[in-house]
Amino acid sequence: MFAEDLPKPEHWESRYPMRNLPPGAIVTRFGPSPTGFLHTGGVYTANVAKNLARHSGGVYFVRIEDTDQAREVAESRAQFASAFEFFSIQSDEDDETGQYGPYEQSKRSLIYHTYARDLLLRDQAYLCFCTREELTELTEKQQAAKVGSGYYGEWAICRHLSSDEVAQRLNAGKTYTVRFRSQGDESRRISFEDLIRGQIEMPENIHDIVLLKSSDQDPRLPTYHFAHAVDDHLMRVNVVLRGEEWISSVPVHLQLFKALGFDQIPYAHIAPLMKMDGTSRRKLSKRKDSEANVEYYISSGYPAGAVLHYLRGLANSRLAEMSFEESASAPIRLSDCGVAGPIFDLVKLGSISREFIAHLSVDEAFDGLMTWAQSYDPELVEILLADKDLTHRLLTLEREPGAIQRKDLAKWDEFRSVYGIYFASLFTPVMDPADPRFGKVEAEMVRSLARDFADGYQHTSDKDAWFEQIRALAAKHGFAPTAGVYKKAPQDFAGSISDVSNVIRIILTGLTQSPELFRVAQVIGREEVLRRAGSLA
RNA sequence: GGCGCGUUGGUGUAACUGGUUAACACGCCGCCCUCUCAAGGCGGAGAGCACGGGUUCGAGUCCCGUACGCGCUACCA
Repeated sequence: MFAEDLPKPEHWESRYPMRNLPPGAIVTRFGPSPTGFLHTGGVYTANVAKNLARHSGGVYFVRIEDTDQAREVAESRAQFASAFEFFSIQSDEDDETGQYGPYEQSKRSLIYHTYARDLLLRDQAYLCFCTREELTELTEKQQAAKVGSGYYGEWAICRHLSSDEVAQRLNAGKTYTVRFRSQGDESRRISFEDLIRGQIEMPENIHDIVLLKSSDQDPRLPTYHFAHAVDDHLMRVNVVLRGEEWISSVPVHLQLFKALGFDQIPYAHIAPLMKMDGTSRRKLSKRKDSEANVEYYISSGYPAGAVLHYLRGLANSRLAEMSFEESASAPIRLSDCGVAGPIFDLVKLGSISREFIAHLSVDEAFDGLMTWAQSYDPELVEILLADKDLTHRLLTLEREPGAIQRKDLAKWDEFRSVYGIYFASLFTPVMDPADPRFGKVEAEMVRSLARDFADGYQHTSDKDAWFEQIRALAAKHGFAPTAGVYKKAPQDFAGSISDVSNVIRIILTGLTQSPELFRVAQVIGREEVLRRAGSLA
């Protein structure tokens, strides 16, 4: 049933000694299961876990929870690795550097077997030969009888098997699982203190849950519950941070710890990220919401720092009010975590991200953009490098002391649409004076404005002098010199100076909304200004 | 069905162990600035704390019930 040389519990106990850490140091773990992409909620929780360890002088590690061989997705591990790096939630320990590995549950089967055998020997567990069909049948019977479903008490057929009956089935080659023999009594209640929610009280568990899955699989793996008890104990975790969906299982876990002779580990059940759906809220869903997949942020180019800042603020609102630098180094407190799931809002993330990109230095912005583009827009890399000077200039302009922060870039994939106008190769000149973008200004007027603008064009770096040209242009064609003047007597003018500005704007940028024209001209340079104006003149 | 968790303006939160007209940020609206859009400055609307009881001199804050949402009730995690 088990390997001849299967170690005893004492072996593992001494192999994984208590960690030598300063008092108060917190050891946390993040346990993603490789059944698909990494969930945003995972990054959220892992971030809190790592923060707790960091600020207490403790340890944070990642343990891959791959005990469900059937649902495993091959690419998961690779995606996890790159996502962990992107969001700075890499493990402090791994199979090479850590003393508490292996860090993948599928490689720890011997350890689980040790403890399963130990429970079996002490009659705290038993073999169950029920097939899936029999279990389904059992559930149906229980529903018909209107009693709680599950494998427990008198309904737990194999719990009451004699040793002869067990031997007989074993000899017949029947497959089996190892089940926990629950000593629970439904009428008794247990209570525990959750680090986030305080005291929680619940009835004892009576279910004989499965500890080790079916014997027809190799390696034979544990269920989450059993692995949690064994691993978190042996890996010397001292705060179990996990999603609130586990609260209901705490009675099972507490029983397991007791049966195994382990000390209880404090729990912190964190509320899941929610999504506003119409007027109601629901859990951020892998199936319905693209933003539930961390790949979304990476591929569209949100800076990790912005996403992490948002996530931190969701966990502890105190941090949301801080600057990026402050919040990045501030401790997250479990007691400050909300008990209701926070709404994850892309609009809010967008505004944080705009703020974040705007506050980046020129070099940081350039690096961030290039790093993203190398993976997701190689063509843009070429364009940026071909005109590195221009790229640098326009990133600088936005960040010069005294410059006005535009904050119109939330993620790098917006670069083309926001900054594309500055690159000759990305800009399509407007050729038709009757183009709808010119709005109510007549084609003839558009043409003469373009011509006159190009004719006397002075490429000065003095902002007022530069714009004076537009004023002169407006005056020459009968437009009001300021919007205010036009407002007072619209009948006296062909239009407002804003109409003239907009014509020039469209000629220079092709856009109806743009940064101020002076700046556009400065960035693209004299030649390009004339080239663009020339296409219509 | 059972068990558990939750519910403060549109959103996220705050309000020390119950004690003045429930605070802050974002969003929204308006004004100013202004060549457009942003940004920025100024001002404004918006919750009486899911609902109903109770305890108390006094309750988002304690107790009970109801509603609604969410989770668990798998050899998924």
